[in-house]
Amino acid sequence: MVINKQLTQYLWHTHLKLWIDQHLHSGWLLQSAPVAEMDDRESVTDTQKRREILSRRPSYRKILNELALDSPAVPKIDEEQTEEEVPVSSVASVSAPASIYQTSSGQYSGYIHEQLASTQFTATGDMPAYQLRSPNSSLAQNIVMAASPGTMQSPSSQHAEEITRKREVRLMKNREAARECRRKKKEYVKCLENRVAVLENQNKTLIEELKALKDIYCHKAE
DNA sequence: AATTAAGAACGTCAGAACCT
DNA sequence: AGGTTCTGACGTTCTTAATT
Repeated sequence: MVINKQLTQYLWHTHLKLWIDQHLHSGWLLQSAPVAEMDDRESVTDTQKRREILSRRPSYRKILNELALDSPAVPKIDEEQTEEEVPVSSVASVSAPASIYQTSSGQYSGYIHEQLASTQFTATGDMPAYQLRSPNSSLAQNIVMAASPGTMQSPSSQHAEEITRKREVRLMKNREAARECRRKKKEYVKCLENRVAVLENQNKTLIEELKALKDIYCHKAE
């Protein structure tokens, strides 16, 4: 089982490297590098140009799914993956970050829940009420619509209400999507870090091997 | 204890990527 | 082609560790 896990990790890292190499040649990894060097004087057009460059970047979902296609051992991104299930290098020690919702003291931070609580919409007058239940519940479960059925409304106010409701749903979906996107990004970065750790370890081993062979060769030559 | 700076996580917007 | 999803950018809020 341990060997199988290591093999899986190795395949994962190998495919990741192949993908990185491929995209390094195609350009976007290098092109996105100057972004960090921006300063405050940057104009709007610069921002637009930067967006154009960055937009060539494929999604994390696509990257990881492409890898999964090449190697069935690599989990597809659609399959829910917990923090613990993310492949961690067995050779190098890469510290796994604490859970997002956990503080360093080990206590769950109230920050997230307070924010979610503040997102609740109370039913005022004719307005429908939307309520967020829990951070992990599905969207359908998140939305509790409590429109007051008995009230008579003009078509224009109904229309305005519909627009507002659609906007709230869209914002809620996007909020969830952003959260998920950040999670995937963290996962992706972790994979890259693991890859670095594995390569560093391989490099170290090869250097030692070379040194040993040199020693043998020198002794024979004497 | 109060202040501050750095870092993490968030929500929203805009636009690219993807799907049907 | 139009609708949906994903993600970079931006600004805000919160946490934490260091400093006063």
